[in-house]
Amino acid sequence: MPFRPFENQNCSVARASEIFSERWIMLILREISLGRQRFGEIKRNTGVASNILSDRLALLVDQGILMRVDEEVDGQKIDRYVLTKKGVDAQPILLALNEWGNKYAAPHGAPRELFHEECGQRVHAKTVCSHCGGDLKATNTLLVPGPGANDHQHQYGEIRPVGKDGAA
Amino acid sequence: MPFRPFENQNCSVARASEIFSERWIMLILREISLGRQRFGEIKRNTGVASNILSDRLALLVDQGILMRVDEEVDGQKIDRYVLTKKGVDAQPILLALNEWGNKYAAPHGAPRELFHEECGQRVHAKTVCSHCGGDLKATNTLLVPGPGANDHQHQYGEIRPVGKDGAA
DNA sequence: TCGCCTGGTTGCGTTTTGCAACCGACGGCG
DNA sequence: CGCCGTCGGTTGCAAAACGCAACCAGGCGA
Repeated sequence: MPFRPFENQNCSVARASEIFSERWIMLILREISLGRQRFGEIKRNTGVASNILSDRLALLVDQGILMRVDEEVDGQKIDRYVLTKKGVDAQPILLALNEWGNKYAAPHGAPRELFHEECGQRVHAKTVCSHCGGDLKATNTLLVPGPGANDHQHQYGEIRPVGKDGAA
Repeated sequence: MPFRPFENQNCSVARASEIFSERWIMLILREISLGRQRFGEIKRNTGVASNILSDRLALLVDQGILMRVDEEVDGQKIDRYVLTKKGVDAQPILLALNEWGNKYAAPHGAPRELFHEECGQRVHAKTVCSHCGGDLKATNTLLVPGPGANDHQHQYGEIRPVGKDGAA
């Protein structure tokens, strides 16, 4: 299992990237999120090689993101991989990738769109403030040292994410 | 530039993953988002090797996610890499990774938290419906074929992302 | 018993990675 | 001028990861 940590980085993006920034992981999670949860299905739909798929599923189970469920259906032994809560909580990452891809990498239109049952409409996923519900933009958002910050991060202090012009 | 496409996949997650699911890309974007925009800074803060960094920056510029800006500061020639709009629009991915990492991979507390100036509070990034503002959850959301769907996707029809129990 | 499907494992050649060393352009200093 | 440091890389090479193809075991139906 090639779980390669980013050493010496006290950073949640790095921690999450150790898992999610691997070539096949998000495609595997996409399949499972879409209900295609069996080894063969995932293999067919993603095109990943069996050895790699085997390896990645083991990694995701090991990390508590998936659970393996062995079932008996019509006398057939079936293995399914389902999301745990930790896996479900990764869906914002999937949605963010999907939104970006629909916007910038789908010249012939979105392959898949989000449909919100409460609205009854095709919608977009938006990233907002959990407190006031306002849009989170680079211009109104800071990253501040949290309870787990190290000395260097405390010293560096508040950081304003920067936008297009590189200045604010 | 090792940009390895996922062939035969009409999927925005796949398209986005071709770029963002690479070991160093998100860390590089993190640095640039945080205002550390020079080659040496990024190298120091991420620990990436020069050849890889050089390669990835070229890829990101090539993809229109970064712009290279050559400046003269105090008679010093300085190269900075700044986000384009396409790059700024990738910030939800970064925020989603940060949220997940803070929740599941920060046993000693969040290294960095989000501060929303309009609230004056430490907040979380939440993924919501662009139309009604309601939470987007696996249980109230469908993925439906969009204008760019292929025959197979049209045939497959609506898909309900599944949650923890794998059933709904 | 002979396939066939499922869910993998094994071998092996190719590609990518990461470390380290080197490099040219530029500036400052003596 | 000669030396040193910084910036932004390039080059070489060994090790690791990848991907294809072949194989395999267990269960089922015919």
